[in-house]
Amino acid sequence: MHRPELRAILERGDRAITALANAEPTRFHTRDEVAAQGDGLAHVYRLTEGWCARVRTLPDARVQIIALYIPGDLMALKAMFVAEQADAIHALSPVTAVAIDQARLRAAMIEDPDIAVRISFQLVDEERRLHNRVVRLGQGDAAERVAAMLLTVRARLVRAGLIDPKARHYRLPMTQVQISEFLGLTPVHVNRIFRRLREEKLATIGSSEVRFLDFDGLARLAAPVLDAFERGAAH
Amino acid sequence: MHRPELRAILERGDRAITALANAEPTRFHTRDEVAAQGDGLAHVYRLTEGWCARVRTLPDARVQIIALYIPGDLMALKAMFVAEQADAIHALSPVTAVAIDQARLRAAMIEDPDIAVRISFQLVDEERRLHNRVVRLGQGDAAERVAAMLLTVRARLVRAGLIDPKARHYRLPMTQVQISEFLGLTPVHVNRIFRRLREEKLATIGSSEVRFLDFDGLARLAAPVLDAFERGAAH
DNA sequence: GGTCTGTAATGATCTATGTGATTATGCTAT
DNA sequence: ATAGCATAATCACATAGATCATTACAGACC
Repeated sequence: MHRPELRAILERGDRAITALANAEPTRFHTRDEVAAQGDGLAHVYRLTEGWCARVRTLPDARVQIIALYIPGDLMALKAMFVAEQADAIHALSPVTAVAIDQARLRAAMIEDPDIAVRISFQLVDEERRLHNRVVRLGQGDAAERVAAMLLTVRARLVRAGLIDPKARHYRLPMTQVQISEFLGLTPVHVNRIFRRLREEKLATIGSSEVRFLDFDGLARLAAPVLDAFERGAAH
Repeated sequence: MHRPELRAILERGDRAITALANAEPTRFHTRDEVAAQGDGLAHVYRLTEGWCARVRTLPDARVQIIALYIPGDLMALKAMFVAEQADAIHALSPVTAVAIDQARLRAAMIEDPDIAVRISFQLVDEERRLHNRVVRLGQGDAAERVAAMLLTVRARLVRAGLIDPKARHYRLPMTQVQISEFLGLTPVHVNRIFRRLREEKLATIGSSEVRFLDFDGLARLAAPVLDAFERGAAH
């Protein structure tokens, strides 16, 4: 799928970015705020361990989880161009991240093309995921949203080399409430879909563990809202 | 909102990118496909006149408009890193766009930091809009989605210098069906919300023309799903 | 001038998803 | 060991928005 000649550049870019970190990696506990909504963002982060979520809390307390971050991701790149942050970033699990000063990264990007490419790549990849997310929230019903989430999170972990492609299960450190905030559904309804997946022997979700019972069946359920790449890369 | 020292770089980047175009600008008619879903994308486009939409058609014929593009936007930047395209790009009105070879742009990005910054900026800006879109589709009700769309499209046109900030109206070249595809609603329901806006004397939408009657009232309706920047920049 | 075809307007139902409320099931802490 | 609290599982009921069907209108084309 990706233009192949890029891999080497991306790895160099990653190393160069990590080298810019001004201090030791920072650790966060589950539920900590890595960055707060409304903060003037001074830093970009490279997530090295654990999961984070970009969370928007509306004035009337509705909550939407906009995106998930897994190890290897650059977070809050917006800080390079935009002074103010509309969302918070929360740790979903114990997290380790390196902070990089936004101005320093921006300067480095101008001098080191590997960094510029690495950053653009991250942005393009996030954009692809957001496009899919818009499709799912705009057109997908509850079951499609849930199934697509379970599958694409897995695909992402596989691609990042964090889980074995053959494994039929993975750890998802989110409560049902958080999953419902991610999917734009109520926790009750997410629970109903989970029950249905269990009853139809497609997958089980419990104690932060997703387990696939009938991978193809689940993929069939999600198929309408998977993009061509995901449909292929599913197994 | 934006880190101020950027403006000059962005303008230089824009000029440098336009200079890379390998031919005369291409023209498209309303409803033409600038790029087809599933195409291997060879080009990035800079839109100079008219409106385009990024459109995803699902296998069962559901349709989601993922994003809108207005003059000045770079379209299909994904082509630089990803060989295959999951969405089509349609002209919503007569369109003029310059095509830039993706490989050439990628090479130029590595040599000219202004181009790298311009591209990253476009990506970050699109990402911001997509984040808002996820919030609206995930949490906003029909009226909030409609009102937020009317306001943010206007804000975007103002920022691009395409309409007068004081004007109480603008041209929106979309049918109610297309608007419903953008908002993840049915055309019937969009029509109902339009009627409500008319009855409550907030705005009128007809013959491709959006007209604000009570700007603050509309902004109040949309407020929960506007980000801090948009809430401020509304007038 | 009339006939098509796309677009818009609106009413009458239906349904997927939300709301509210209750009970069960763990952890964590004392 | 027990109290307390977050999470999860379900039920009964409410509703926003979808679906189906009809009518009206406007521009394009003959």
